[in-house]
Amino acid sequence: MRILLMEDDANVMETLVDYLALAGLEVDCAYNGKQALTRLAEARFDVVVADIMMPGLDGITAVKQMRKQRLTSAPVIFLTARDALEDKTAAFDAGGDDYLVKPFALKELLLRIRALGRRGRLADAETLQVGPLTYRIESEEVSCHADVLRLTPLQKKILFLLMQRAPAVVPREDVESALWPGEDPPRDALRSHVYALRTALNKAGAGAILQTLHGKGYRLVSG
Amino acid sequence: MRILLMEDDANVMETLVDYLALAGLEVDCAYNGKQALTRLAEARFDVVVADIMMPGLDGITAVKQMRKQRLTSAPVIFLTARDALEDKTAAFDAGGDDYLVKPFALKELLLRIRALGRRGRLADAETLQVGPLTYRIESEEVSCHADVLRLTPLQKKILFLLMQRAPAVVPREDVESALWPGEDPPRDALRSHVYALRTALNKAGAGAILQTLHGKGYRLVSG
DNA sequence: CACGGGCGTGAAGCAAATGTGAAGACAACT
DNA sequence: AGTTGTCTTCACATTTGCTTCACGCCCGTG
Repeated sequence: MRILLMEDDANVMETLVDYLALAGLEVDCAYNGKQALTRLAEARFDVVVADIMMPGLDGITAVKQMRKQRLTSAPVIFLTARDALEDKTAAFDAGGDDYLVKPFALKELLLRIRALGRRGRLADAETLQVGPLTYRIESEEVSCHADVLRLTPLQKKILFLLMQRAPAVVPREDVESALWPGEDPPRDALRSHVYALRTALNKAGAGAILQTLHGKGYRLVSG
Repeated sequence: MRILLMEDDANVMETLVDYLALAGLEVDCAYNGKQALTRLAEARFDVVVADIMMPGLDGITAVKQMRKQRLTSAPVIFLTARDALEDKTAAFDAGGDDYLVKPFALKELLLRIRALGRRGRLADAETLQVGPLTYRIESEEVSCHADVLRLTPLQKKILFLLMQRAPAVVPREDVESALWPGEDPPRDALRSHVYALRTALNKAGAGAILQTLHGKGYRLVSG
């Protein structure tokens, strides 16, 4: 199970990482909200653990942004030093799924991570399915009907994004910021990649599944 | 949102039911584990709240049974008087999703119920319905009867506004300020777009559903 | 009833977004 | 050095969708 930790305090971070890693979780670190958003755009996580008080982009704002940009649908556990009910309200409003007040038992964090991670995987399986397409997340393999498609890394990433959010329209800006996090996206690159991806899908017999919505973005349609 | 409460103490039960019902939740009661399993077999619930200490079939055992028999995949929140970590472990092992130690703030229970319920309903596709028209908000797809309509972005936006407020009359100024926020609306553009939209709706067999009220605005009529 | 403004209708023009394909840049590997 | 795979850029064609305009009808008001 893959966890993203947002925590500015290096000591706390080390404690958490050690404990969770020992428990067999794959842990990734972000020392502020901005880093977290970048990591989320790059990789997939099962659970996000976010400290609320952080310099720069705080935990609540970061999670709100994360939900807005739909970087992930993974459940979020907030950590904070304050036990005020208003804080909890804000946390849940931001799209949080759980809330832990410091100091807490490390084991309790682990229990809650496992509970949420378990739930998350009931919903989104290890494989994404849209129409004739299957994306095996672990092996990063894409197949259409039965044939395995041969795609470049960027093409896979684009397809992954679209499949995750199908049949919703994914704005071009979202795709760009996922492919080139923190940078200016190359001028016409995305167009070419989508073109190549569409050609590949067509050749594999997936038909006109990848649609463009003029001025809006892209999407996959199942039927 | 439908909640199932398992709680043996009648006083506590009453407090919980009152508070949650006041918050707009539909609440159903079970005074022991056996009753709960019966209710679960009869109806669908979004969240289950279970007291651990109950005579007869206790909360943990009941939830284990519930999962085993696959009566529901709804998330479970456990309530207990003991803050022991072993209890929490047992609760999460049984397939629980959250854990609250008595005494707790009623509002906190509400927050956690809402957070878990929300997660379950992420999948639901939100749609608007007016007469034969269906607007799928996620995919931005509009269909009439069964056919998907091919509309331009502006046409969709107009239709969305009208469907949201149907069957009310939407003033032309409202539509314009929604389409061109902060700008002077183009002279005759809206007329043309409404015309095109109406033509499209007609061709799709929706009939004269889009009405103009001279000098007032537009509206959709369902019949 | 006449008159003016709002509205329906359809065509045409235009700017921006996208499709398309080839060629260059660059790094990793042989 | 050559090969291969991948990403990026560029130029051109095409499509899309928004706006404008002209004309005539209909509605409400005087």
